[in-house]
Amino acid sequence: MEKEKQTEEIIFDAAVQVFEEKGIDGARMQEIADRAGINKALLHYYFRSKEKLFDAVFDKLAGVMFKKLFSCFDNELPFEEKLKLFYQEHISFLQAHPRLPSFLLTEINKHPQRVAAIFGSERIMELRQNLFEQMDEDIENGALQDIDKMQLMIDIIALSVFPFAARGLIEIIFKQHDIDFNDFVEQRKTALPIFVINAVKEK
Amino acid sequence: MEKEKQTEEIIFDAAVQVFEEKGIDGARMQEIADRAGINKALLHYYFRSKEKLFDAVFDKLAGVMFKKLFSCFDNELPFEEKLKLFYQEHISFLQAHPRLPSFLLTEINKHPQRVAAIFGSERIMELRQNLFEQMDEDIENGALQDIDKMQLMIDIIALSVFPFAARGLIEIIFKQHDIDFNDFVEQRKTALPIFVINAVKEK
DNA sequence: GTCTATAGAAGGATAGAC
DNA sequence: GTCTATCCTTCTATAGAC
Repeated sequence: MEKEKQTEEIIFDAAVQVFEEKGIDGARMQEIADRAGINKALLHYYFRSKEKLFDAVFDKLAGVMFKKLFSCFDNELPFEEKLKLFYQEHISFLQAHPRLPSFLLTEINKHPQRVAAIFGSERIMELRQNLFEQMDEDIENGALQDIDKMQLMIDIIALSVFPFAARGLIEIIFKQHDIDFNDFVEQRKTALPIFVINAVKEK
Repeated sequence: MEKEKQTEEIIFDAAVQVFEEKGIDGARMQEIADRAGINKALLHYYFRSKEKLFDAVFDKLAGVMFKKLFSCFDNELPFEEKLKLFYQEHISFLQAHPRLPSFLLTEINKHPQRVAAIFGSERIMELRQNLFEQMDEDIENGALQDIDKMQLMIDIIALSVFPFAARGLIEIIFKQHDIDFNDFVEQRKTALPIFVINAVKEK
């Protein structure tokens, strides 16, 4: 029914908020119900248990995050341009979903098999392979030093994701220096591609 | 008494393990008691409540982490040497305390005031100021580009800490590529200083 | 200081009316 | 499909014996 779909979505969205903020252990079904404007019984009617509701939320968010991560790299631009586009798009994405990194990094241990499934999916495997092949080309044509591709991939992602994963901490430090978090990450959209390119381009 | 001190330490160490692994919400007093080889009542005898026990653990671990972080930079070496020493020492520290980053990043939101106190402490303020002054010198004497010092500080830390914060996720990906996490971070001790220096040194 | 036993509260889940 | 009322388990915390 129309009504059914709507309620389910409202509940799901409320659950996303609460789980992102509190994690599965800290989240309360009562709070999710309150935020959705319904009662606890209805949560169970739609999702059966807290565990299953969490699973649904986790799968959705993990899928969104990882697809975005790799698709930002999915183009035929030369390495330097690819990097510029990546940080632009990826940091914009993180600005729109600032709690996603710490949520996923915290809860991922409870779902190793689910995450493995995502990374083993056709689409993600393909994107990752594309990325690595393009790096190989860039190494061959001399745009890139002959460095460890996995190390570089982690370096690149660390630089965009870490500030969001550590946001709570960073904001405390920034307050003491009168720095605004949003300004800070906004700057990184253009600063990081330069940083990384200097680090790895062939001299 | 001798006995008293000993028991308190045993409980504390057990609490460190369980809180690091499960977080405050996921941790159970029963599990801490079991791991300490005593019963629940004794936990409350020594620490009064779960909350207070957690506070003690959190303060200790946060102190250890942040003091180590800044003290690794506390020397008069030129920038390049400082970086080499930092990554060597800091990654070794993280290898010895692999769960620390994700524990702190997750729980930090529940203790903003406590964390602010640590970062406002004399010792930490002093270490941080030293670090920034040394960066200024390196910029003046031309060893370093004239870049944003806060940005650079976050870049440097992101590169060492992120792999540990994201360890659960990274190990899943590495399994698909037959890469060993420990080998991976070991390599970073020497690779990261080069990476960062290339990124920021004056041409 | 350490234990057993239990109180008391919280939270996930379900029954049953509408 | 949605609500109220309530069950039942789990967990923190304490009382009281040794």
